[in-house]
Amino acid sequence: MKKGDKNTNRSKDEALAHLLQDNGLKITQGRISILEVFSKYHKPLNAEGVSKYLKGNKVDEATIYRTLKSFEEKGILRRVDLRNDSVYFEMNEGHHHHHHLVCKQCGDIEDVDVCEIDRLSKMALMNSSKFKLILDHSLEFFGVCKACNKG
Amino acid sequence: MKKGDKNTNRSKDEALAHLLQDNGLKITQGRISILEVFSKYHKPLNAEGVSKYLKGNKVDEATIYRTLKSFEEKGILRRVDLRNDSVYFEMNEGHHHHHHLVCKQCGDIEDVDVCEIDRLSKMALMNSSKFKLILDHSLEFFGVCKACNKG
DNA sequence: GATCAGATGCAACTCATTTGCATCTTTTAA
DNA sequence: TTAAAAGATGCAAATGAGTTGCATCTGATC
Repeated sequence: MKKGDKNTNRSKDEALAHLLQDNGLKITQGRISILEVFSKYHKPLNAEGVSKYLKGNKVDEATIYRTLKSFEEKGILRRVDLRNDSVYFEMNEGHHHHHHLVCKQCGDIEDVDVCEIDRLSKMALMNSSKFKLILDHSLEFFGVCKACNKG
Repeated sequence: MKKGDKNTNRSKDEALAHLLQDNGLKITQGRISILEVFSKYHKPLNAEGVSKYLKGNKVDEATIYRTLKSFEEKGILRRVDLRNDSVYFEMNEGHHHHHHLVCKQCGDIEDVDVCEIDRLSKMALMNSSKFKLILDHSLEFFGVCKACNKG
């Protein structure tokens, strides 16, 4: 472990604790551990996956499910539709779909809302007879990765 | 029932029968009935929904599940991800590529045509290090329909 | 029409997710 | 600082969508 990791971890946990607090959830070791997993692995996980990565910090299955649900309700996690048979979640970091523009000279970074999803949303609304408000969307692509495509 | 409906229904069923035949599936009353449901209601349905609409033409639950699965495998139905707890399907009418608006409150679903998906797919591929082939995608919008938005 | 692969219904089963409940921990308010 | 209240947890039992084994039936093929 590198020098400073301890402090880094502590401040990370403090941030996670605040996240809970800000959402009116009690700060418990289990919740922190679950948030750490999502924060560490940066990928969609289902309850089983969370459990697997919790390793030493075991949390009861029922608690994991309850936690994922409450995190989703609070907007801490967002549900991801991957055509799987179980429900996956990932950290919901503010803007759902965004990329970055980085300045080569000064290093300044700008977030950009992806792919014209906003415009697509507007188009969808314009085409709709029943809706006038879109809160959210899901856009997932399905294909074959290069590794699998070698065969 | 309007004049001509009988013939219309017969020819419709014949078309559905052909659909089965072309996909190497035996033509059975149950399968025709299930296809009729999808063809009539034009909206994503899960096994329960299909069962409900089958009314007189009851088909065993297990058969419905098996049928939905085989229809998906053959490309007759396509799976739709609506953040529901069960799996929804709709007719996969090649030409008519569309997505959905889903009301988060009442669950009502509206089809929307939103094109430019091809371009988004290309963008996604360009941004990907692991993929060079996208076969499919899902794009669904979640909001509140006008009816629910009155409150 | 006989034969056979495939389709169906039924009942039993699986497995992800949920729930009831007693116990424990965090938060709160004194 | 501490006691009470509110909320979180673990465990075990329950739920419910979806699956499977099996005997029976039906559509396709000859």
